Amino acid sequence: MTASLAKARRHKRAPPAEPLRLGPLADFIGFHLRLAQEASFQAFARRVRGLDLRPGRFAVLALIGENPRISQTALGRASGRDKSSLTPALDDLAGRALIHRRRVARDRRSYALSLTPKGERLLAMLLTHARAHDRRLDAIVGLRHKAEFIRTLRRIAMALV
Amino acid sequence: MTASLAKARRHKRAPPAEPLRLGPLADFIGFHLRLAQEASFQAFARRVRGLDLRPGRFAVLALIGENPRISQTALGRASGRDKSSLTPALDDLAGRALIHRRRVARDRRSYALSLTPKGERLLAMLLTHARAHDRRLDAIVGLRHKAEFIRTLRRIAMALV
DNA sequence: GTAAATTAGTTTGAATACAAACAATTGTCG
DNA sequence: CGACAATTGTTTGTATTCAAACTAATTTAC
Repeated sequence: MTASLAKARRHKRAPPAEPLRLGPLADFIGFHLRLAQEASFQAFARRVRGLDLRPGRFAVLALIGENPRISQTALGRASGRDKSSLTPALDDLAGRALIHRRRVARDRRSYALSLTPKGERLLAMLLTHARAHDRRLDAIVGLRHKAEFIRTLRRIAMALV
Repeated sequence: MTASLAKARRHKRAPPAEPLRLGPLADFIGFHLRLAQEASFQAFARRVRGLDLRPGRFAVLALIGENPRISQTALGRASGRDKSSLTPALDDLAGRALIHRRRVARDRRSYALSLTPKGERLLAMLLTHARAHDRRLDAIVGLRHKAEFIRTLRRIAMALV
């Protein structure tokens, strides 16, 4: 750690302040929704980097864990993803023995998804990280407003899909 | 429009009600943030389908319009995207004569981005659609809570990046 | 004044997404 | 029963993203 490095780091603080004009975007809910979601997603991705699972798969795993025997279509709706996006994700999860994919006798088109013990263990680990991440979000949103904030987000998701 | 079709449509109403258990996800801000953003994005995408521009490019165009001579790096930060994502997007916009990309004399590494008259016209059209879309969001969020809601989203984006 | 560090933008690679087209299965209705 | 419609999941194509490695230009440090 030389003096030049220390000096360089000291000057590193300059750029963040950006007096950028947002214009009409400043009042658009959709714009800020996108920025906040992207920031939250990236922060969580950095947190679980190195674990055996990427953040996009976390919600899928958690939803299967909460709803054993769920179908892929229902899972897609619950996680806000197209069913065609789930096919490769579930292939991967099944290939790593994190989930079971059983054919349903009454309707042989669909699968009944459930977690394997290995999947449960990984989910438990991910939940620990997810809780820590969300505590950070709680602090930013404020616990007093959290419930109202989530209700508003849910109204948006329900009304627009 | 046969009787069978009418009947089929009548029965189409069943699936939407989904008593799915969210478990721990129910309390995670990040999860609902993702669902709301995805729903908003898709609704806007459907609205501007057929126009000459996809929704991901709209914010880029609007930010350039508000901040002439902006650099690609600053644009990336403002729009929440990595600079490497902007290269192909700006290539496309420049190729369609919607933006100018001029080299800066004082710093020949960077570009000064600005809209062409054609870009301004397209932006104006997109803004009309964006305002209509956001009025829909306003109705869902409630005008009384809109400002507070946006402030919260901005706090998340600022704190986590 | 030159070497080292930093910055702007591009390239490449891997991951992920939606949408439309498709096969297999089930349901509906005459 | 038998044709048509609807649904489940997969395949294919295109678009988009980030991250890391890279080039070129600039700034900093000595």
